[in-house]
Amino acid sequence: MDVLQSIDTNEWKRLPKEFYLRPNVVKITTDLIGKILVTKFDDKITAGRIVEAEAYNGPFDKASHSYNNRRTKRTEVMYAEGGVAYVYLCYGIHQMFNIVTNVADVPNAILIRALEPMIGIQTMLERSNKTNHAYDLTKGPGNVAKALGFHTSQTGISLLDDTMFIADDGWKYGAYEVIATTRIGVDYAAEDALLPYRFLVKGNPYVSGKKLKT
DNA sequence: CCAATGATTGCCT
DNA sequence: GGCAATCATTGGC
Repeated sequence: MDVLQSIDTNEWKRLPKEFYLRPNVVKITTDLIGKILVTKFDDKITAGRIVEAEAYNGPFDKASHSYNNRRTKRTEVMYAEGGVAYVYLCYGIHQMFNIVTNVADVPNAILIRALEPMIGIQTMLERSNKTNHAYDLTKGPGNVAKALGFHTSQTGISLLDDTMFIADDGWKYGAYEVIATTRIGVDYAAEDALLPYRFLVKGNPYVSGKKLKT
């Protein structure tokens, strides 16, 4: 039973374009913790509160696909004006959903790593080929994208679109609930692997990195 | 053209 | 803890 089904999504304010155009991708990442990621694909709404995300500071960040302004067919979308999706395939298996930020030609992005499901859990389960709601439903970037229905073909779509956007319902985590750590899986980035660009809600069971059941 | 590999996950021992 | 899956992208030749 979806106990949160009575949520009134009309109370949610869609984040405006200016939110994404700001210059500091790390600040934007912290602001995204507690916001709600929403998709409406195939007439099915799914939504979850963002509880973990990582900043990728484009040109100056060895962990970023756009380090040193590297420009390829795949990274081209990172150079778009902020507020669009960057979805890419990782390990040939997993879709990774990112948010492009900053003004045009400054290739910053934010990887969404974990959500707390709020709406459409049944749809998330079907997309994920799972039968029971466990914390791993939206734990880790690959699982987030799978549950919300993201695909690489959606790269470049605006986050002010009706099919995918981020909303603010007024919820805010306390200052001491959100902590910064180093990012996951970026050991190749030398000294930049040590940057505290991963933000998460301390103790939230959907945050990646620990194996929990039920 | 072609070999190497990854912003990961889940299954196996 | 170890490691296989699986393929688009990347960069070197």
